[in-house]
Amino acid sequence: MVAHRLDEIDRKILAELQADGRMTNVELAKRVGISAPPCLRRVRALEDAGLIRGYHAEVNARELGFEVQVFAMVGLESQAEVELSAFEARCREWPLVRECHMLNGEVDFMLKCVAPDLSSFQSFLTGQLLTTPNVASVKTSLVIRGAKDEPGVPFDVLEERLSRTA
Amino acid sequence: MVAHRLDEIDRKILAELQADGRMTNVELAKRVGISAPPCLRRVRALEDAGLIRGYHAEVNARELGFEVQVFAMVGLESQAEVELSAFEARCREWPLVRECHMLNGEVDFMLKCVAPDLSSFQSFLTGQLLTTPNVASVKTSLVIRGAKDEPGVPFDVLEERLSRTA
DNA sequence: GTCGGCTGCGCAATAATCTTTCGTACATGC
DNA sequence: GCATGTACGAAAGATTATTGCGCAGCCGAC
Repeated sequence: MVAHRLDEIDRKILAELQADGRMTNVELAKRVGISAPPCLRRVRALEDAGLIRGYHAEVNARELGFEVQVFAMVGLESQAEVELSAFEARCREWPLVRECHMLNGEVDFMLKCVAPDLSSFQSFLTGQLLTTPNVASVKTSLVIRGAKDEPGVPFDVLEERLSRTA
Repeated sequence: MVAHRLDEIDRKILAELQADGRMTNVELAKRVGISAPPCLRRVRALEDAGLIRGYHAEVNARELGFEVQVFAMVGLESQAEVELSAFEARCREWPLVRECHMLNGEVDFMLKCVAPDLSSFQSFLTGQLLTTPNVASVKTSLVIRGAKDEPGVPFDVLEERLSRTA
């Protein structure tokens, strides 16, 4: 990890932009305690270094008509690398699958899916996921309600960790 | 859902801002085919309506020193509402827990966690999660690699769906 | 029909921000 | 001591955000 090459200002920038990605550069500069030009240079550098992958609006899926969220745990027949990659490629094609993570343990993949309603998801499940070659088992769990949803990184933990190292 | 009250321009705006949350308003206006002022008014309206919840920079967790990502499936002793809320509140306190979803089925909660390394996660697991009152069982799965990670909503599905309804 | 009233667009102007340029300060190494 | 590299901050011009205003289209009411 390259976190050591970042000073406190860089980490503050990342934390602020993670919390509010549309913050103006002048506001950001004010918050991290430097003037606008070097602040913008740092942001560009963080983007170029790949530490900032992009910026996204967080939309209200439920209000937009995606009322169903499902975790699907998928087991494959063969775990050969070719098969794993093939399944991942499929997941990237399916719009209802928003996340696909390869896991250790008995389950091979964890999928997070969204759908307009249960029947839409069912038809995806039976018509697409379950009919995919090499898929051995799928266990699904409906999300009843969400209690916390903050993708990203806890910068306070990072700060604490670095201060201990230093 | 209020998606019906949105016209095609609004949905395009949402799709564009989900893909690039820092797009300038003039660029956004150009892409959706209207001039800047009404475009900005629409964005503000979408924000006020809660359809846009916020904007966030997507950071590279691994490069920042969070090399471990874990799904934890938690079962509780009691599923009384008080207990469920209490557990959710705990999850909101724990910085390593980034997501907490209540599920149907045998598992009560699905947690997505990050940690700097395995031992950090282990100490969280044994020192915090497993010692929490009312926690009956925790099954964890390490993320080996990520194949897709696009939180949000597939707007192409939404469009298709609305065109069928209309 | 046509007369308000409503909604939403676009133009124009101003305010704010972004972005580049340039000069300076500080630390490092020779 | 002095060159060198790095990063800051002030200033200025370009771009963008934001507001105010006039206009067109689209209903209901009469």
